[in-house]
Amino acid sequence: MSNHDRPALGLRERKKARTRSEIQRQALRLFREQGYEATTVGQIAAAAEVSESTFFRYFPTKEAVVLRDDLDEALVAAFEAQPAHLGPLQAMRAALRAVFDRLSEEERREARERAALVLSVPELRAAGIGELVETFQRVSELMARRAGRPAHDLAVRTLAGALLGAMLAVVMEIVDHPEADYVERLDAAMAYLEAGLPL
Amino acid sequence: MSNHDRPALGLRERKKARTRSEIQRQALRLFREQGYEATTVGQIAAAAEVSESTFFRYFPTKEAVVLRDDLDEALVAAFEAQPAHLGPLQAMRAALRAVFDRLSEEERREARERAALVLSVPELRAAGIGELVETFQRVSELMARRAGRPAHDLAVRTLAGALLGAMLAVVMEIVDHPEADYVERLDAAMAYLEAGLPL
DNA sequence: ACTAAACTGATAGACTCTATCAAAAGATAG
DNA sequence: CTATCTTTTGATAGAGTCTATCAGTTTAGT
Repeated sequence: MSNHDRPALGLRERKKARTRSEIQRQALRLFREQGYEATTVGQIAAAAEVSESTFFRYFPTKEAVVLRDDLDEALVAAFEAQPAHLGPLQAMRAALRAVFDRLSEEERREARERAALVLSVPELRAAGIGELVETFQRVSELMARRAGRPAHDLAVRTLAGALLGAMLAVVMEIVDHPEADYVERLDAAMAYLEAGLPL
Repeated sequence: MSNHDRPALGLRERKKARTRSEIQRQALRLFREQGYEATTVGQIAAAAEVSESTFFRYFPTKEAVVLRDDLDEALVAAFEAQPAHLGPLQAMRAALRAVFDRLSEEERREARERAALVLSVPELRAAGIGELVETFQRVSELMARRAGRPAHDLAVRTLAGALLGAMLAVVMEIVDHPEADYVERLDAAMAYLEAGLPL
């Protein structure tokens, strides 16, 4: 999404990237204007000037056109890059800060808009949370390794689950208060976890 | 599900209950034998000897025939019934114990089987977690009231999220270790939360 | 029994998604 | 620039979930 990397893509690759982003752009616009389920894949395809088949070549499902993002991937990478002396929670806190600090203002705005859309449409919410849970599985393993415990350890899983829940809470918070600062809220939630959940 | 309540249902009500449970029974059997997506609604309807239309009158979606249960409802009720002097976490712990202790051996077995099915089918997993999140919203409000804080308080939401994550962890644990004791695991996870998530 | 209400099955249709195949466009070599 | 090879595309057909409607049947209330 940023503009630092252009390793001389061929015409074919560039066209693909443009098509993908055009489909996504038109889809989000239509969703915003007409609502998610009132918009058909056919309409999206027509707006992006491709055939319906092509839509499904770029996005496996209608949901994916909203859900697709690279943040999970980036988060896992950032977590692994943290220095070994940090505990699982501290490492995750640092990783989250690293990932979100890297986003441009524009990217944050779009991420927020998508989050709001996902949370407001039941169908999308289910699928979106589902993706979050898959990330949770991976994070759970990474945390276990860092804590020197087996991957199936109940304590580790509970901790990973708590972390997941905290992130979900922040997402909901952000949707309610769009003007609030991302990173600060996320950090506050993590601090609350580290403090041992004082009620 | 239990057999204590029979307030003289009319013939119509009894027939409806029987049809609903027959559809569900046949559906779960077919899912077990052929897999979830290999089974069509038409097959389920035929096995239960009803029309396809009737299937959709009883269950709004194919997913619902697996996901439907009354545990969330019971949990919310049990939480509210806890004595006021308990903190949010303790109250939830007690509520969980109350709900699960009440289940018969048979009911626990079936709940476990369904959990395994839900977690193993991506489509169901997403929808299942989605339901869990809706419960989370309600629990979040109840916890806020009990803690004397506003419903949108970040700490409360984070706590509720952590709780949700812990429950998810236990569900996964149970699927991996079917022989393990439900209530004991759940209680252990809650204790871990109360202890402040020592890593 | 009689009427009103609830329930059912049949049919038609919209929409998401899969599979296949021939046409179009881009890449590569002479 | 042309010929060839590969990738991408659009068109068509089809399966499967789910909605809407409508006539026919079963149950409830009096």
